[in-house]
Amino acid sequence: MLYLKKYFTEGLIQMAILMSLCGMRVDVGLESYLHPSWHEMILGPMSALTQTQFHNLRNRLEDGQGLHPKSVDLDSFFTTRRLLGWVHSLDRLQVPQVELETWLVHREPDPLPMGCPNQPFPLERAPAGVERALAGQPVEPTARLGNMQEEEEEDDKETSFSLEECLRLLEETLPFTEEQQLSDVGSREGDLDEHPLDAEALPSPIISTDNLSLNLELHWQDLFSIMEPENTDVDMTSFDHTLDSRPSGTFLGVGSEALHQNANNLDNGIGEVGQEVHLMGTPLQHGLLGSLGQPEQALLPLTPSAELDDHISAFDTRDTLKNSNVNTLHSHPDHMNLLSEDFFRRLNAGDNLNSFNNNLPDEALVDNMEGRPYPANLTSVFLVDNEENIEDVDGLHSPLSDLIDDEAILDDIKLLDLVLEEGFSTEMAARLDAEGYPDHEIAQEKNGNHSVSSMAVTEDQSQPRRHQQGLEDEADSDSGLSLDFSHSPASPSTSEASSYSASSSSSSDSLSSCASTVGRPFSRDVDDATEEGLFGSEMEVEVTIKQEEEEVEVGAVGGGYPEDVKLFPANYNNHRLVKGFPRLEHIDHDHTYNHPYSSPSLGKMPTKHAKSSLRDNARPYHNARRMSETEMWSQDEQRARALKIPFSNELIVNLPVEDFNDLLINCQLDEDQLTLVRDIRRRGKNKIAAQNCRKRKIDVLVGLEEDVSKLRRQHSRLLREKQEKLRNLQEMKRRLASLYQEVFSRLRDKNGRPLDTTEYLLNFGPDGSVTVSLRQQGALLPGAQNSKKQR
DNA sequence: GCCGCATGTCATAGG
DNA sequence: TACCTATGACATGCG
Repeated sequence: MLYLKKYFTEGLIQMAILMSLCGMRVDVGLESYLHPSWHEMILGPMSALTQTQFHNLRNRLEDGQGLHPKSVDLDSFFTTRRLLGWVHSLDRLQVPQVELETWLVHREPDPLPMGCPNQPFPLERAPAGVERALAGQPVEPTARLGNMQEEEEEDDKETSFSLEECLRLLEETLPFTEEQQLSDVGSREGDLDEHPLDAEALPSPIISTDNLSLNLELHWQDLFSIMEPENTDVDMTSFDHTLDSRPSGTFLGVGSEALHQNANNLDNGIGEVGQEVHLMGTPLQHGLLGSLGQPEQALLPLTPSAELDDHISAFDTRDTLKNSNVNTLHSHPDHMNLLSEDFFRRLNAGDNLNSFNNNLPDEALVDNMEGRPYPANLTSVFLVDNEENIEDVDGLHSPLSDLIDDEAILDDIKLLDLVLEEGFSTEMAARLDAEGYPDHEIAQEKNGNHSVSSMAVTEDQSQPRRHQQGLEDEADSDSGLSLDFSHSPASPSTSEASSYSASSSSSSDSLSSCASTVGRPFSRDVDDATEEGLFGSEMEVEVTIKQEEEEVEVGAVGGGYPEDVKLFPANYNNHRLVKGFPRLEHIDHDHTYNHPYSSPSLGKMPTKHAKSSLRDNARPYHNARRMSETEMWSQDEQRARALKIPFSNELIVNLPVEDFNDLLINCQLDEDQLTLVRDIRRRGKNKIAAQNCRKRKIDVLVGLEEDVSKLRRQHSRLLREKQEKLRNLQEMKRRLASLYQEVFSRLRDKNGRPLDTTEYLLNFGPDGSVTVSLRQQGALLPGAQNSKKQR
């Protein structure tokens, strides 16, 4: 009996110790049952240890007096404090989050002394239901926690825990590892149900009942329903501002922010905080949950003890690891020493920070984006996104990008726009519009050769599509290829034939009016060109004409050049304008009949043939100054002007032979003039022919290259097919050999023995029959007839 | 000065 | 036979 009583008594004592360890006040009056010596022996002089919170890190009292945390006088001390807190709480009525903020402000400047082992106020200020629930909870410490408590008791021989130790203990206790954090990348929100903080993953809570959870959840909901409309400001501005304005408020701020995170994740936050608090200890549990769970509780004078601060620190460290609020932590390096080295290292490591970034809540990201220093990986993330967006363009080369990248096209567009805007849109366009020129007439006039305008009309009538191409084409067609008159270089004959055949009467008219034409063979061109407008190269040449005219003073027959050169913008003489515009650039090298005043070099004696042809009529120009090619006249033009040829070179070149002959006859030219005119015609046609020839040659080369590429592709394809056929053939041979072997293996001689493959062979008949014969004799075995197989 | 390219020109063959 | 076209070859200018 005594044994049982002793056993029961000791069991009660042990239970009281455990309850005390859990933060519950245990007043079982052991003193009345125990002899003082026993009491001393059982509880020892360190009996206060039973009520010492192992998570109490700084056992110092507020007033600074050296009250030992294990002293039994602490009970009365905290009772007094609790009562004072009640009194102080009566004069305040504040919004919870404001209270939180005030709490932070008041705490930091002068950290309260530590060591409130059994600080009861959070518990007592907790809701009654919670308190009852807590008070009535069966104490079910897990083995792990028990071990931890034992360790803590051992460690508590020292006066306090360092935060590092607490963190270390936290990390050892929690199964929440970095890997698990990393595994949470991409699931920062809403996945906390699967978070390692789940009940399965956490150590079993000391106190865990459904009622408690329900009450806590209700309190959380009440809290968040109040805080929700304002929590954003509180969390993101007030807390940050508070933290920034103070040197050492990090963990409170972080903790608050972490609480906010939990507030945003209500469903998960309850479990997390609750379990976390359970793990960390009762004061924190009740302090946080009690105050946060009930708004009015937050009005309590949450005397910010260092104990609570440390709880929050530990809590926040844990939660910070979860939420990876790197920014806030990083903004307060003074408190970095409160973190474990591992965490610190990860915090400063770029690659690890990436994982933190991945875990960053949205608020933190926003915070980072507002200018706070954020990890480089965050930047890299954005950069990657941008690069991917760009890379998308580069990776998949879109036709549009190709088009945009084509500088030549852009230059062409720019130059074309410039030509249209500056060259034609202003003065000439207005002028032509005032003169009532229809579009096709404008296009004709841009050819700059009025003497052939009638034929040009015919040409345009025969090819109306050319007009539909707009002024650009007309301007381009007015290039120095002299194809503007003879049409496409690819089919000069056809175009010429069509135009000239259809315009024979027109040409006849022009011929009939030879007298008048002769009167101004070139000057009229000039006049027409200058008065009615030229484009691009013609304008450029026009200026050159005027300069040449002043210097050489060699006028055409009856020619008089108007001095309205300034009709055209000066930049039309700008050589750079033409650069990058192949068709206009080509004009620079065009020396001949393409336009009335194309300009080969005067001193240029092209070939021996040219020299021979020029010996009679081009010598006067030999003394002319050497000019740039853009300033030069066509040699034949020069010669024609020298010999007073009354036709334009275009007319000479492009007229049908009949009309040309009539022209020569009607104009009564002398021998030199006839020779020159014929040479001009010959060279002009040959020039066009040469251009066409070269174009064809290029086309042929391009076609050959394409053919080569096509043949190479075909060759590669044939090689692949050949290899595939060979592989198939090998496979067929292999299968045939296997089949042969299989068939042969099933054959037996008359004695029932397998046939020797070296002596016999199979013969496959055309009808599908298979016979066995001797290799040497080739005769059928008598007995083998039976083994004849029909395939 | 050399080189490549573009162009003009001549000679010539062929239609 | 005259004319035209195509083309090779050459010369020249330019970048």
